[in-house]
Amino acid sequence: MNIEHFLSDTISTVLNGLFDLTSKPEEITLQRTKKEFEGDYTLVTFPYIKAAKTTPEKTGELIGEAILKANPAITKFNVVKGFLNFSLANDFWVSEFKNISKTANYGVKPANSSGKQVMLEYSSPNTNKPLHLGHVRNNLLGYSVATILKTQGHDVIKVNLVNDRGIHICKSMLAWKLFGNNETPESTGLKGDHLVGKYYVIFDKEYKKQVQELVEKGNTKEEAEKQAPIMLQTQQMLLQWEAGDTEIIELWKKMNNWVYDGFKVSYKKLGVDFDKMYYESNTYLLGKEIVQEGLAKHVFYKKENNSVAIDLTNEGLDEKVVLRSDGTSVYITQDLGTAIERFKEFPKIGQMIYTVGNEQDYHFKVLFKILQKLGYDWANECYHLSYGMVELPEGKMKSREGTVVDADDLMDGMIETAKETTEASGKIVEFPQEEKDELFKTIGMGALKYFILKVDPKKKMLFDPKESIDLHGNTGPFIQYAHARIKSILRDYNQPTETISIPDNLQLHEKEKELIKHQYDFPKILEESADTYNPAVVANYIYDLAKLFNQFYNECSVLKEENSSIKQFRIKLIETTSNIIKNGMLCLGINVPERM
RNA sequence: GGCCCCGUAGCUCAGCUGGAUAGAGCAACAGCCUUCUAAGCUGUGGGCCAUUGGUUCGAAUCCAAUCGGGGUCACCA
Repeated sequence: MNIEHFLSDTISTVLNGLFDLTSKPEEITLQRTKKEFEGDYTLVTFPYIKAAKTTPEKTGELIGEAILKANPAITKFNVVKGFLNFSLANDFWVSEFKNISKTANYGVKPANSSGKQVMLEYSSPNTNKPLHLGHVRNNLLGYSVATILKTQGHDVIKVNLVNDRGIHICKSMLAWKLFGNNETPESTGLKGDHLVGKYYVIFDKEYKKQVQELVEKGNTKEEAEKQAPIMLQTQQMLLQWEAGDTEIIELWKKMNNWVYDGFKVSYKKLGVDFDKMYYESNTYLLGKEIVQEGLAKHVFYKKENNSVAIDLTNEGLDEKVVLRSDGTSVYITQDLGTAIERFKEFPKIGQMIYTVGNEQDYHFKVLFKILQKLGYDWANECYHLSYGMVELPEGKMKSREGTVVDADDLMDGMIETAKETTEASGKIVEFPQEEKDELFKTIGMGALKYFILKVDPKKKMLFDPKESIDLHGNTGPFIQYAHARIKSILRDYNQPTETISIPDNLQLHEKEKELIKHQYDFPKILEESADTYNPAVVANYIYDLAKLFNQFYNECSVLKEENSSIKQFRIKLIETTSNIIKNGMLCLGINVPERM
């Protein structure tokens, strides 16, 4: 039973009867009464004063009286200016709570129950450098949205499209060949992705040096950038790669494998995973037939120089080239091909989500528009999950200039901070070493993940590496701590909670009522979060719940309570609280420890 | 310059399908551990919600303009 529907039905009937209106229940907007006022739900009566032909106060009184008679669940009301606050019977909330507490996995729908299949692409790393903070946001966001969509009963296929070929990969390869002295992850003790990243930086240094030399010899900067020998060699290498040159391919495979070994470790630490991997080396030629198809359909046209393009000026976009004059593909060509390929491979997908930074907003607008024009009706189900950059106090991160926050360093640093703080608290001395290590990881990663996911994805966010992420206040560990506390109480309670039966006529404490009301919102929060692809909705909700619990904890002692039915009720109440906290945190990919 | 996104406490962020006195955390200050975990709780100070106009009974929220910040406008990816 949904309380809001129940109420708006009554209200709409009452309104229509009183003022000769034809309002429908779904048009009634009810809101939770603000904490400072008495009541559970509030109806704003301003919209009805015209029909009532009287003052807002009087209108409120009229509606209030009528509602009191019409719905026995409503016990009293009060009017403040144009706000009609009414209270629901105490046992109404108690019975709602009973439903919440006995619904297994409250708010989470059974797996695959919606029948909708969603493909979600995220991560999409390049194999020429290790992951950095920007990737971390991408990975956490993608994984979290996938999990939240699963709570709505969707069948989610998580995919990763690895950018494993191209000029930037050749840069690392060439630099290693020239200056690498046969270094390997084994010989250096470096993580594979870091080793390859090292040579990407070396390439850039050497390149800049060569450009500088050419400029000093009298070339313009532009000429120098084109003529630098190391750049020419790189381009040559890319051609050899495309021609399938055995030696180059072997080098490419060897170095990519180092990177994959490294990524594997980072992904595991991040707690993300994929159902299917795509590699651009396999997909980069896709899409050329589509261009021919589009030409035949007159969606595309050939330009004088033989390149193929589409005119999107009528859509407020520009002309976009989809095939170069030499017949090779551009970025969007393979994106077209890949999308079509995926829908062929998984005919049941009802939605395709791309988790990609907002610097590509325009690209995806164009991509979806072209798919639409080509007549693929699923183009309307494609969605660009766009997120803002992570900025440092000095501004944007740049891989080549070394102004990046490395993902592995960041994670290790967080775990180390968690370790120091946890050990300093002295609460875990008797924990077995294994549990300690696990706990440091859980807390450190929880702090990092929550820090990133609590902010609205579409907004850019600021990260200051000099100030380590907080462990107090609105943070992951705060929520984890609330959960651990509840678990601790439940352990001390020492009796099975399944058998607890709660009397209907229980008199609720103010904080208990707040907790129930907040719990009641959880399914709606999950839905909203899924609809908007915004994990921050869940994050901020869970924080509020944990905060409420802490206040409750401070005001009402649970185990010391004399009255046994109140005591049992409270046990049950905090148990559901911990379940919701756990479910919510899992949506964010954050684990919650049993004790800390 | 065209288009897109953002501007809320000193800092990091909520609130944005219009509603009551704009909320948290951090930082500062003052309290609370003989009581189920003080990673906690309570209190104080801190705001022309970028600016101006419009719509409305009512605007942080919607619309327009302006100013600031970012992104993007490749036969790069």
